[in-house]
Amino acid sequence: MDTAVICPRFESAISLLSQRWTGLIIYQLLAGPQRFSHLTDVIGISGRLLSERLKNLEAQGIVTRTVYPETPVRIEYELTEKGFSLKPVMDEIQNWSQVWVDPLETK
Amino acid sequence: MDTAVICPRFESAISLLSQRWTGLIIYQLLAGPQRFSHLTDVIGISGRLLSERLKNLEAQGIVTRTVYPETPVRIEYELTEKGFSLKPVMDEIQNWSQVWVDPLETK
DNA sequence: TATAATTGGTTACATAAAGTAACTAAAGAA
DNA sequence: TTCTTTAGTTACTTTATGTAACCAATTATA
Repeated sequence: MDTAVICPRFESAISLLSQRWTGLIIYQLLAGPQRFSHLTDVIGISGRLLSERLKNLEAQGIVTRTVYPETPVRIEYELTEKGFSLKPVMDEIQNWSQVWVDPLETK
Repeated sequence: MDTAVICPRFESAISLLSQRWTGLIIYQLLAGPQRFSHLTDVIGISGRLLSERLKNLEAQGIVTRTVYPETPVRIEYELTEKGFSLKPVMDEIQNWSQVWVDPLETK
């Protein structure tokens, strides 16, 4: 009769980061607004999945999408305050990786 | 001709956390050594996946497995120093979740 | 007037990962 | 001998991801 459970908010947050690519997208957007094709190039994600992930992040209020009707069209993705406030999380992952990830094993 | 890339160590670290269940397992083990069946109960993961994840975490030096030949057998999983040093990451995820995750949407 | 070029996607299909539930090994207890 | 308990494994289904070709909008070019 053990009723111990994991905090639902924590679970929700970690399920966000547990989705493949999502962490990398947020990390990359910490550097500032970027367009779709730049994200595919830098992250190495396919258009199909990037599109899906960005829609998701937008729906969760983590990213905004802005259309600039130039030629050719320019669309920029940018973190919201909610998204940007994940920076401390990313910083700690960065710190840990510098100490514990063996660069020879990053294949 | 843009050679910008994401730090390979960061990428390696986030790919660890991007694997489903891995973050929750580490978070749960921060509370101390725990046995297999307790982890399945608390986390809500199947034996198949828990087994796979724990083998993986052991291979990466994040978790240790200790057999106590009692009756019935008791096997405990515990974080190594490398694993425990992910605590600041988990703490920041926790912080973020308290501020930004709407408890009504944690379904 | 076609034709091409560029961005930001979508579609269709193959492969890999995760979910589910039944099953097994070991070892002492009844 | 049969039962219980823990810690898994196996076989099978469903979901997620990878890959590559395709499309719409818009302006420049032949």
